[in-house]
Amino acid sequence: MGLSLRGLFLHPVRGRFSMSQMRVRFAPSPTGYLHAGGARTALFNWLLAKHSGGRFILRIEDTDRKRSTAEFLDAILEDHKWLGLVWDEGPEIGGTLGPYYQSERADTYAPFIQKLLDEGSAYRCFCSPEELDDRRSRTSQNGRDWKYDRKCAALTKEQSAERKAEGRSSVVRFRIPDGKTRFEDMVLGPVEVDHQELDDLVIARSDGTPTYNFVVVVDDSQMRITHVVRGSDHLSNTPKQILIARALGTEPPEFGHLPLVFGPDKQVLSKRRGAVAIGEYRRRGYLPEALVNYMALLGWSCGREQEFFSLDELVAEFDIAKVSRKAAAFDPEKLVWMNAQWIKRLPLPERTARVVPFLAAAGLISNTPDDRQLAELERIVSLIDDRLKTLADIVEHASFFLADNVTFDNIAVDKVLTKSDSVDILNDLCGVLSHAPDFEPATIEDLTRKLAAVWGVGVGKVIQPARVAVTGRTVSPGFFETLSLLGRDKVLARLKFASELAATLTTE
RNA sequence: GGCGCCAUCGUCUAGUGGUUAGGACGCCGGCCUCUCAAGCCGGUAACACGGGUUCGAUCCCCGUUGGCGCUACCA
Repeated sequence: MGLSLRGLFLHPVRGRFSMSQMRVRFAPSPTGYLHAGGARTALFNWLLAKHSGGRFILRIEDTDRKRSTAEFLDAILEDHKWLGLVWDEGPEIGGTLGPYYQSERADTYAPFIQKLLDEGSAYRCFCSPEELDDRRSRTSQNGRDWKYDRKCAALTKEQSAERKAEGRSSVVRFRIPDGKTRFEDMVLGPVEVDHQELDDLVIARSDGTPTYNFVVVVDDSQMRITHVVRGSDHLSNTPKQILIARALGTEPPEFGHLPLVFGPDKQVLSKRRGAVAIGEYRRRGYLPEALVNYMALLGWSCGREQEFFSLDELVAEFDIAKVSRKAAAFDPEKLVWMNAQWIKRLPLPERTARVVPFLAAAGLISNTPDDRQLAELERIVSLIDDRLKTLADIVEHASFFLADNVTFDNIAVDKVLTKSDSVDILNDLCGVLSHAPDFEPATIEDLTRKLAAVWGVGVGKVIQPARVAVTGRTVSPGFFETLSLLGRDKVLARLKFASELAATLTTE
C-alpha cells in the first residue's frame, strides 16, 4: 500500500520555464558491455546536464532478468567512473528519487495502468498472440504494414470484466487518440507524427508486467527527468511516450535524438555485432581523456577548429543544438592518433604512473614499484618519449630495459646480425666501450662515431647491429641514450652475447 | 511494403545565396636523422543526381537515388 501511494505520485507540472535545474538521465540495461555508441550517449547526457549545472542520473534498466547480469552491471558502472562520467544519483550512491534499479520499481506501475484503464485511456485486449499472427498475415501479403485492428477497443467495461472473470488472459493496450503529436527535438528540430501511424501499443503484458514504453514514462516522471537524450532509434517511441505521459497527467520531458554511431564497416555499433567494449579500450591502453575527446567529436563540433578538449572544456562548450543530425562512423585510426596525442601531453610522472599497470601485467615490474624503481622507470619512459600510441605499447618499448635477457626479434636478427662484418663490429664496439672513461651518452656517441670512422662507414653501420644486440630490435629510442641508461655491464654482456650469436649465423 | 531520419574529401567535420569550399585522421612525397616515432613543409581527395527559385546556388524548395532507423506481450 505504501508503495502504491508513493507510486501514484507523479509530477503533473514540470514547469519548463521554472528555475529548477535540469535533470538528465542515462538508462543502460546490463545486458551487455558499454560500447562507444552507448558511451557517447552517456557522455552527451552528462555534458548536457553539467553544462547547465544540472544533475546526471544513472538508472539501470534491468527488468530483463534473463539477459541482465551483475558482471555487465559492474562493467558499466566502472566504465562510467573511468570515463569521468560521475553520476549524481543512481547505483551505489542512491538519491532521493530512487530506487534507481528498475527491477526494484516493479510495484510502482500497476496503479498507473489501472488509472489509464479506469479513465478509458487504455483497455484490455483478449486477442491471443496466435489470433494476432493470423490476422496480421491475412491483412497484408508480407504482414509488415499491420497495425492492431482495435478489435478489443470497442469492448465495454462490462464485457471486458466478464471475459476477465472467465479467466481469459489479456494484455492492456494504450488507446492512441486521434490527431497529431508534435515536439521540438533538441537535435532534430520540430518533429510531427500523425497518430494514424501509431497503433495501440501493449503497456502491460498478460502476466501483468508493464512494457518499456510505459515504464520509461513513469520512471522519468517520478525521477523528475527534464531532458531525455537517446539514440535516434528511439525516435518512433517518443510520440507514444508523450501521449502516455499526457494521459497520466504529467508533462513529458524535452527530447533529443542522437544520430547513431556506425563502425568502420558502416554498420550500426551494437552489442550483438560485437562492438568494442569500453573496458576493452582501457585494457588496450587507451586514455579515458582520449576516448572522451574522440567520442565528443563524433557528431558534435564547437564550430571552431579546436580538436582537443578536456572534459572540463567540453562541459563549458557543449551545446546539444550543435550536434549533427548525420550518423557518424567510428574511426579507430583517428582514435589511436588522438590517444597518442593525449599520451604526449601527459606530464612525465603521470605518464609513468599510467604505464605501470601494463608493465606489471607483463610481469616486467611489480604492481607497486618503490621510489627507486619508479625513478628508473621514469627515465625509461622519458627516453621512449612520444613513441607510445597506447599505454600498452610500453611493453614492447621497455621490455629490453627491464628484462634480464634480450628477446630477439627474428626478423631483426636475420636482417642485421647475419651480415658478414657484424661479428667484428660488435667485438670492436664492445672493446671500445669497455674502456670508456664514463658511460654518458656523449662519450658513447664519440666512441661510436670514431669506430665508424675507423671502419670507414657511416655510424648507422655500427649502430644497427649494436642496436639489435642490445635491444633485440631494429627500432629503439636514441642509441647512445639507450646504452647509457642500460649501463655498461648489461651493454657489454649483450654485445658479447650477440657477437657469439652472430658468429654462428654468419656463413662466410 | 509503410512511416521516419539523413546526405560536403575514404573517415570525422567547418562553412556561405557570390569562398582558390577550410581543418583533422589516413595516404603519398620531402626535411630532420643512428633506427622508429614525434615534429615541420608540401601533396592527394568532397558539395550524390535531376528539376525548380534566383542575376547567381554546395547553401532555399521539390523530386530521385542511396544509407540508416522503427515497424514485438525486447529494451
